[in-house]
Amino acid sequence: MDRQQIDTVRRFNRTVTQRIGALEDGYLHRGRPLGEARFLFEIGPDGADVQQLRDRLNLDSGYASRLLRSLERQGLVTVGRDAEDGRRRRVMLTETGLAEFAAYDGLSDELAGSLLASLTEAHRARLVAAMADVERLLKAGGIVLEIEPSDSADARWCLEQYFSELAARFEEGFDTALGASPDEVLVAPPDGAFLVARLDGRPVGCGMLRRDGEVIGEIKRMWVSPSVRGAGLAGRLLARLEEIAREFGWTHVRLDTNRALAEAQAMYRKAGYRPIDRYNDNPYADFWFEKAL
Amino acid sequence: MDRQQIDTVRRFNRTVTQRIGALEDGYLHRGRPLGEARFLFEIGPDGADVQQLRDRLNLDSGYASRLLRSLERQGLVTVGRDAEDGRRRRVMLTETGLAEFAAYDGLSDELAGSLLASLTEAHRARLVAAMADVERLLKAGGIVLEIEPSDSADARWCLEQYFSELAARFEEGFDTALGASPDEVLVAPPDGAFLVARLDGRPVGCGMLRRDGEVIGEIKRMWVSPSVRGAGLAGRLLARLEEIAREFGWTHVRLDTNRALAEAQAMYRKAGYRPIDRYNDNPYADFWFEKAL
DNA sequence: TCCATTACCTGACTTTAGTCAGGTAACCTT
DNA sequence: AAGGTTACCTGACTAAAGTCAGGTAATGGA
Repeated sequence: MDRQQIDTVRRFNRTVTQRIGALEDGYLHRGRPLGEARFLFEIGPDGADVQQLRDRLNLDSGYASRLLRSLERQGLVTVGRDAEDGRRRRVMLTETGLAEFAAYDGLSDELAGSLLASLTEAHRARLVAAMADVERLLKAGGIVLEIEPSDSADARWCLEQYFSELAARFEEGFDTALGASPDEVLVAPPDGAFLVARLDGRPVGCGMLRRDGEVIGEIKRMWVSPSVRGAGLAGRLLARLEEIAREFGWTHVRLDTNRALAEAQAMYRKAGYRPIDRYNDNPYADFWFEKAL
Repeated sequence: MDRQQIDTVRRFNRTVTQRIGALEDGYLHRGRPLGEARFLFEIGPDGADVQQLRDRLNLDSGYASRLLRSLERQGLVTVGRDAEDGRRRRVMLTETGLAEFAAYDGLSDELAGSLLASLTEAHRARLVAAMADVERLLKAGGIVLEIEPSDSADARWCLEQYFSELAARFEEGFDTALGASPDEVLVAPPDGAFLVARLDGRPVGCGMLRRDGEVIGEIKRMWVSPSVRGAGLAGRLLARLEEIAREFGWTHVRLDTNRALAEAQAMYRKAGYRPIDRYNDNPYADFWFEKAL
């Protein structure tokens, strides 16, 4: 990897952790131990399960319990049984707890504001834009792609998101019965592959490759969660699916798309796909593309 | 301040501390307590004084001493008297210490690399550029401007940097005797002001305002350290000097500049300065500007 | 119905980080 | 040469963070 890029990243890490870290110290815990403050903040106005808190903050169960007792003693939270599962416990902020939360929220705003405070409006806008970019791309870098059965829980979840987005965006609506062909129920090597993209373990995108003739593959069900758009995930999914197709020994991949999905078309073209004639009877397809591998 | 900007900054803080923090944990200390690891890394291949280390890492003197003893016991450092001042102690890495340092250095590279690893070349370039921007502007936001006597240690240091830069950039060289007029020896309100810009206590820029007639001020000695250029510091200095002039009740400010300093001219024009006729006999001046306040 | 599992809890610990008071030797000023 | 200051040290302490073993009650499956 490029020496200069590495150096820039290291300088970035240094400056950012220094500047943000310095502000957070003794500022974001209001006289409370940092662990407690983070715990309280993580509970949030809507409450949370102890379990959620434990794995969001990566805490030992004993430690979490102790923090909870401490907050309870301070009158900041109440702990009750979960209605559905009596073992599980639900934490809610009390009146006072909510006030504390609001105070932390305000401090976070202040902290963020203080990073911008002494800049001119133009530079401030530039900083915020750069931060948004860094955030988006850093997130993107943490996304991992995995092949898995197309009927796994996460795969199903992604498909649900995908279909409901199609229903919202297609002028003609979307009916799963017409658009989702039955033979795709389970896609697996060597006749295809279903790819799930995950960020910190949570699915944020998917894509599917399926055999369509001896040496041709069809790409379908490409979906990227709105929370990570604009960071090239679609391109990565596409590239990975093509790679898989190549490994299967296929020579071409093709796909169809609807006129409502303009950004998808643009991406396919940029990735080297060329328009071809209709090759299927998908009622929702308006354009057909192909690429030689 | 803009709600949307604040939210972007908060999202940025969250994502960055999560992603970088997660990687640093248990990665950047090689089984050693974090404090020790940072101390070792800070010593560096060239060694350092205990004092330097103490205030770079903000450590209590007792604590620093203890860390030092621990590293010594592990055979990673040697501590010797300073040649010039017997009280002061100089820390050097041993052979093993150097190897450890190199390991940390490598890990930092790896960490940086891992943030870029799964991105495409184009997105990687975009991320690095955005990081550079964030770093530059975040630094800029930490810079504070202060009025102080033009003969303070930091003011003198800035002027030295300024003059040596002029000497390097002017085609005709620069001779302090000709360019620095004697009556500016000490500039102070209400006849002018010397501004020093500091980042984390270290001077990174300066600018001076001096009475030139009843209601006119002259701006001189504008200098910005190369380490913080491109983040609008010159503009901030200029704006602040104008503000001061306005407070003095002056109606105009003017200044001169050399043909070699093209970026300065551009900045003055953008800030509303208009070319005027020669108003002084500065042998190094090629252009003269004025602005009504 | 029994038994393994799960979610959470308590008590007893350790490590890390950091503070504070008081000391010694080197240095600096007068 | 005396007295204050500085740089570093040691010992005694504390708080925070985190780990581990063993427990209890609710749940789920055979």
